[in-house]
Amino acid sequence: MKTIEIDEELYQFIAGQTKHIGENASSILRRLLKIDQPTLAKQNITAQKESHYTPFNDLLTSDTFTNEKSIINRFILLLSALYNYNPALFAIAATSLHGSKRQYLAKDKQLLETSGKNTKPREIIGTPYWVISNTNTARKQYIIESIMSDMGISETMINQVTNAFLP
Amino acid sequence: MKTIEIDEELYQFIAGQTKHIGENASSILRRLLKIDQPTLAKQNITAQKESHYTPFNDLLTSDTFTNEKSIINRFILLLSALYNYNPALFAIAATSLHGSKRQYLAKDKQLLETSGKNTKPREIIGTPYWVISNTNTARKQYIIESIMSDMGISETMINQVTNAFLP
DNA sequence: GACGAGATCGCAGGGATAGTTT
DNA sequence: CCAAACTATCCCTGCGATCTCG
Repeated sequence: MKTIEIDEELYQFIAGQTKHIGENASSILRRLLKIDQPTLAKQNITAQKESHYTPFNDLLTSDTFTNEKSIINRFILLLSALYNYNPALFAIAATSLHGSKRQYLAKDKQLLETSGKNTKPREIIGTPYWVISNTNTARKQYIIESIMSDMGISETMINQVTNAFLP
Repeated sequence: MKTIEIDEELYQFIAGQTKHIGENASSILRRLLKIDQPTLAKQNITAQKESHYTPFNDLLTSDTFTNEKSIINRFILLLSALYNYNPALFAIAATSLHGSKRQYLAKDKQLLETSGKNTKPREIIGTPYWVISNTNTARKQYIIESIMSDMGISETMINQVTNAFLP
């Protein structure tokens, strides 16, 4: 048996999940965590049935996106979707992303301009953010992946987006 | 804080879900159970009570640090935190640290440059100090450990920092 | 600062490793 | 002479932004 410390509120929550008198913490937690830890196979089925990444699925299958042949526009559309999916997480990921000299994303167009010699900032529509655009496709892809990963988005979803993004 | 008992296996499972060094059980469980984290205010109060190394814990769990993939930047961030934790102690540790020829830290960039042939001094942002950067990872780690040790920082904390620092 | 997108290529920085000193 | 400690050369990668092409 191991002992762990948890805060009062969480303790109350766990205690409230007791199924029968005298059920121990391990038993409760195992039950609760099982629900959240389905097998890989199950996860995929669930993902297909009802993903909690609905905004991306919607975007990826939308005509606006699929009909959009330019990398840049798909790039902006994706960033916009990411922001709207979770602005707070996006903000964190965005501010911590940079190259050796250039800042890749910021709310301030000027900041991007002054962080390099010819960064060509572009507004991310539907968003207070701007992105650098003077990069090759590989770097645009890296930016997307990096943001998604920092936002804690699943590997599977990232791959899906990557596939849809590339030509 | 409440204490609960769980079996070994479950403990290992939970420990394995750690997202960043020093994350506590409550935080991990809340993430897994999809419960909201307690408010920042609450967390800080607890943190202050629990550890007098708050600045390091803060840094190590900050997004700026955890999202930073380059060794050099993590190195600088740590030194900056160490200085701000206690400038006086840092000063003592810094001036007494050196190799056989090179001075590792100084307030004066030039001093570092002239103490070796290609030391590549880097400014420690938020600090009047500079560090040598032309070293391998092992030496950077040694510099961090050495400074912390000289500053009288606990073994446990040093280990925690080391873990967070290395790739 | 006004054509825009992005591939290509050159340069800089990071740090492993070969080499030197103690 | 060997080992350990330390240095800094130099290779390699990652990044920037010029330049080409639509």
